[in-house]
Amino acid sequence: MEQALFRALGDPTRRAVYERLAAGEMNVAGLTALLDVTQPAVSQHLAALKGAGLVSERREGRRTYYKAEPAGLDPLMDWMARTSALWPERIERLRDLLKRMDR
Amino acid sequence: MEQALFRALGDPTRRAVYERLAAGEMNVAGLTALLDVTQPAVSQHLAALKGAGLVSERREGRRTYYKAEPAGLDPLMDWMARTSALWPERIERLRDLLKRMDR
DNA sequence: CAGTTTCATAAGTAATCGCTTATTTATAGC
DNA sequence: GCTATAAATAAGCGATTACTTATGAAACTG
Repeated sequence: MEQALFRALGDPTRRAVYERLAAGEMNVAGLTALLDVTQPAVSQHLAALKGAGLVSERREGRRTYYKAEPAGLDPLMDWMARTSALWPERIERLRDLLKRMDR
Repeated sequence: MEQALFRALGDPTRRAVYERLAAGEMNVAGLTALLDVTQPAVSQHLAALKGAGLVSERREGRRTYYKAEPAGLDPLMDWMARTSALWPERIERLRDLLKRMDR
């Protein structure tokens, strides 16, 4: 649930992986090249992100391409909306968020 | 920074504390009463939440009342806006959420 | 085929985490 | 003053975490 989500994004290296994948598909070697950790570490982070529903994979020959799964953030959006719904003044901020995304 | 934020919300007990405080101010004894952990544990969680900018405290005699700090979620909103702005279809989802909150 | 590349998995390890009990600090009431 | 209460801090402990090296399993390449 949102449990795994927060956990997955709590690690800086893992969040870096996710943010990179949000910009576009990439294989494990590519990610490893720009991340200052070993390949197994990257694979482990990818497994965690996948477990949280944040990424999906696509095999192509011996490479595995990963990409961010947009819907994976929905539980986080829901949680934020539910939580900040308790503060009327925060809703305006949510509206801001929408405006900023909308272009 | 958003690092501490994700970390703080990654623990279920700590998120429970925050969600409870989002509903209204409460002192440490009150939180301890409904949380199935000891008072020091609660104090430690509160310290972490405070470090993440999610809660603030108010001393009153020998009690300390904590409350959720709505603006503490702003970095999370910003991060979401930055990240999911890459996917147009996510915007519609947020629009829906707002509409449902709007009553 | 043997050799290489790509990735996942296994095993081990140091550091961190969330919790506990024990203690300390501060305030209140007698 | 003495005792009780509220909360923070200290110290210690088992579990988890993020990493490493080593190995395994597939898929391409000559």
